[in-house]
Amino acid sequence: MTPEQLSTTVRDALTGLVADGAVPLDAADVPTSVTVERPRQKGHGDYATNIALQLAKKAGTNPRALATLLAERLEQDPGVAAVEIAGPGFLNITVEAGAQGQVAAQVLAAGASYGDNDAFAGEKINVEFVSANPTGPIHIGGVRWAAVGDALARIFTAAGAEVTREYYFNDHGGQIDRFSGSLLAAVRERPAPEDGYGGQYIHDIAAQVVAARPDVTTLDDEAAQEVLREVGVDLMFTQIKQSLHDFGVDFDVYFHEDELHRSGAVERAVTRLRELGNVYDQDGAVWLSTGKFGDDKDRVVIKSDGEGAYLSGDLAYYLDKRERGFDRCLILLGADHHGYVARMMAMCAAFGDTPGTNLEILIGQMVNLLRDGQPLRMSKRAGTVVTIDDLVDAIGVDASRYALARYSSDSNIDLDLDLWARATNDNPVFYVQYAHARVSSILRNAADLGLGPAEGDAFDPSLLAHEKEGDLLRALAAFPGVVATAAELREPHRVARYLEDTASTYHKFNDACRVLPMGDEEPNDLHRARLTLVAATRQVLANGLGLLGVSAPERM
RNA sequence: GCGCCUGUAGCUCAACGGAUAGAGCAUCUGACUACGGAUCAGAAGGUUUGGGGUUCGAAUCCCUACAGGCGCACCA
Repeated sequence: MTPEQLSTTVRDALTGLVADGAVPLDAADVPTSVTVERPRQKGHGDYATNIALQLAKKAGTNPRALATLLAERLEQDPGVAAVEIAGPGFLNITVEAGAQGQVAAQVLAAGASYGDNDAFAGEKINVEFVSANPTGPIHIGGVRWAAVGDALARIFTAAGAEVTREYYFNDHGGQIDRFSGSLLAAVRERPAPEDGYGGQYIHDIAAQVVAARPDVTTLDDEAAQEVLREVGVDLMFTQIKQSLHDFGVDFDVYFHEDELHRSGAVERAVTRLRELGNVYDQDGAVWLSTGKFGDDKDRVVIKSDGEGAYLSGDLAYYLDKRERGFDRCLILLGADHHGYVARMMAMCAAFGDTPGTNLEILIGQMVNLLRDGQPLRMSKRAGTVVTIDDLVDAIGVDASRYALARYSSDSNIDLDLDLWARATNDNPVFYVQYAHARVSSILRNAADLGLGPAEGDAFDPSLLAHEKEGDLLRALAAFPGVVATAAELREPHRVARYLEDTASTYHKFNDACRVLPMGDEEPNDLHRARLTLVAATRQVLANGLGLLGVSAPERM
């Protein structure tokens, strides 16, 4: 019995009461899904629902009276052991051990797909994230979105959506000139331009271009810079993709801004908006009427020099995504870009779309790194930026991804590099991975004894009646709901917190319940039932870590 | 000045309007001749930044003050 199944049971009981006329409610007043949660407090049953509190007023009765009626119905259900009415009208439900134990078998039957749900079934979702400029390596800010965005994409997939991961290369405009100008300076052994990019990577890229195209040293500045631009940007792309790949993140689409300008997509998008009456000419420039869609003011789309403003690429890009059939376009941006949200939403509305549905922008706050308790000061000019590769070198891919995905994106985070590099249990990723390794070890030992999880009729779920077994079963049963909630709220950190909680619940079980036979003891059905529970735990931990893109090691 | 995010235990952070606000670390006290002690049991630690409001019920929603982060281009 999972919380979802119990929720349905409660709803059916409620519907029954309404149908019998025992409660003066319309069938329409019965919520489509009844909230069932795990109470914080021991003694409040296995699950609790506040449905009586929510509906009492509408039903013209008091919560406890409604709860009493519901309790009588619910107790008829074979999976329900007891129902108690508590406090102002909570229903505290205790589930039969057999019904609860069945969860372990459900987990094993579902395997790697346990946790999958249909919260976003049939939806086509485009998730754009990182999208760092190809003028340098991905720095720490971008890495957060690599971890969070990829986890979110995995979570949406588990929730039934068809997901496309997308990276938008801003390879158009002045920054590319500054980038190639910086490369040129490096080749000519001149100091970096005032508005250019510094750092060792500029020299590395420049040297690589020279190796591939020795003629740049003999060409004049203008021609040399053109070669450096073309080859240098390409090398930068390759390096960024490689870093992301090493981080475990591979995009389905790498979209080039430059392509939008060259293909005429920008003109098409502007024409479309003009037809919709949302574009006008003024002072030699072309403006989008973002002001009437909630933005502070109108924005320039085509500059008076005829060049497209940055927004023009976004117009065309958004239109392109919609034309590719994405009903939901999500973009993850850092807080340093949140000023851009209003005009993007206005742009969406200007196309006649629905902001918040067709276009959704998730803003994440900044990341600070600490070493020895001191913040790492970063400067792009000085080239003392912490890159994705630096982070991986310092604490590894698993710790990086986990650390960046474990906090709410709304919070600024301070990552202590010393802590995340540590192999102790104050490091949450090790705590969770350790639980998985420990579980794997028991399953290995069982296999050595010729034992495996009980399956089919050989599995007696009612044997899993110990308090700690119940706790663990309820934790496993909660997983699909956690995944669905993480998808609905776009909050991957819920998966990490869930894993920590489940790992802890497992360790407590492990401490209280012996799984394998001791000494010459004959294996019995309880041993086998517990092995089923342990195997199910391994599966859930592995599935959850998988959603975060973190490995689930069998040994550490 | 305006806008967005944040403010919860000594520290790092949880808690889709629900019951006595939870974890980990740090502190203190216990448990290793059996499945991985990278673990577990227990203690202590809080006016959820302050002040109003909304309701059966507020850390959560609204208003306000304060504090911190980030933004407010015909740059990208």
